[in-house]
Amino acid sequence: MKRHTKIDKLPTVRRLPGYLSILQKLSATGEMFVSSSKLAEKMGIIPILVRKDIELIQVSGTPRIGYPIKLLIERIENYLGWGASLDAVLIGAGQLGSSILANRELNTLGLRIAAGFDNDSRKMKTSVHGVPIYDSARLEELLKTMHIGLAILCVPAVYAQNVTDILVASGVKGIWNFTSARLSVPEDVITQKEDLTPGYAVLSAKLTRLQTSACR
Amino acid sequence: MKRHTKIDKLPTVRRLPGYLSILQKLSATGEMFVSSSKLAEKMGIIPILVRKDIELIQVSGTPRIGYPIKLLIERIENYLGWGASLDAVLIGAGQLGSSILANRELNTLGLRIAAGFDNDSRKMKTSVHGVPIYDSARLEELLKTMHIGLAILCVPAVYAQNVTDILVASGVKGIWNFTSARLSVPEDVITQKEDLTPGYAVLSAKLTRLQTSACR
DNA sequence: TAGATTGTTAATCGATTAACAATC
DNA sequence: TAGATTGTTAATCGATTAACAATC
Repeated sequence: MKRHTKIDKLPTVRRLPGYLSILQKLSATGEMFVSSSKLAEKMGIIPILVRKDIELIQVSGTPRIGYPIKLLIERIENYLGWGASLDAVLIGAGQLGSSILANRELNTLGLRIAAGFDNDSRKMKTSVHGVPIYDSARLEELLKTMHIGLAILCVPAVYAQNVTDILVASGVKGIWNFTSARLSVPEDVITQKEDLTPGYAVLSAKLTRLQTSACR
Repeated sequence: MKRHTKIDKLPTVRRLPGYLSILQKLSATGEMFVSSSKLAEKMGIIPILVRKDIELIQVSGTPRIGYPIKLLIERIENYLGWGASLDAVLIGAGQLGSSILANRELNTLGLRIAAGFDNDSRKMKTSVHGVPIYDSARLEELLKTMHIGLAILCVPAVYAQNVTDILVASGVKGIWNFTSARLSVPEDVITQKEDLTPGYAVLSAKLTRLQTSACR
């Protein structure tokens, strides 16, 4: 009875956007086919890993020729549900929220932010990067009129759970969490947490090791 | 002769900031010891994984009592080189750059941004979140006067390699790359790339699976 | 045909999980 | 002493890598 929203090839799925962006560029230059070794080189990985990844999206290639670019693009977009664009709302139009509104790359990946919400009166009724910003107090009311698949959460951590509860009650099934709060949600709601600290930790650890090893 | 800056317990290192933040909160409430099961619960993982992670930072605990919080904090900070704070510069004070300047969390983790650079004349000579912003043209000149361990790269992707070359020539050994460009650097320079698209792909894939599985 | 590239099957590697003895 | 928790050793699991046959 447990609803399993575990994805079973997580590392592969995480690489899909990288492939997609390379493929779109190749396609724009008129290329029709690409080999696993060429994709591998541009991704900074090895060819066999590319072939394994392509297995997931069920595209077959031709020996000596490679894989059909158009089909790879289509299957990746289909796998990720990026064929039709996804309507999203953004909650918290501060510095971080604004930088996401400004991010063109996410747009090209099928993300369309229909509205923003903020409780700073200076931001309300204005439009940031073409997206209208409404009063957070109207969140529940306006969500009812929109068909929203995803909420992007950029509020201060202390409000995160509170806003999440409203989103969940309004039927939002996906929450992209940019706050430091861990959210509790029903099992049929999917959350994805973004956090800079793991990457910063890896960078710091490497830098520390580099310095000490250079000292000998 | 190869200089290896590979970190061998990457998943563990990525979890260290999570532990650190929990431990600092516990320490602030006056707690002296914590068990692996308590840490595990707050991290959303299982206790044995916590004990394995603690192995890396070489803290030993006491049966029935747990691990000494102060020592855990000290060893994590030491492992990551976060004891002394790290001087950084930020290149590109646009929306994204400003949101990093505004991020208090990174400050508490030992990151101190000494200066920002931008070539938008409106931003120069002003101060964003207490950090002075200089003309990008003065990057090379000013880097010579500073002792910089890390550069945070938030410029448009097309300028990324160009700026990187300047940074490398100025002796910067760590680059935190928020652009979509893949950077080429000498082997003694460490880069860490941040990218929202893998997380977005995972979220999208799960949402797509959820919807289709709910339809039956 | 020759040779490059795919695709399959097996091996390796590392991370997570399990089992349980040691310890306070 | 009893029982909770650590720490060690082994098992499992999944991702990556290797080897090589199949194919165009």
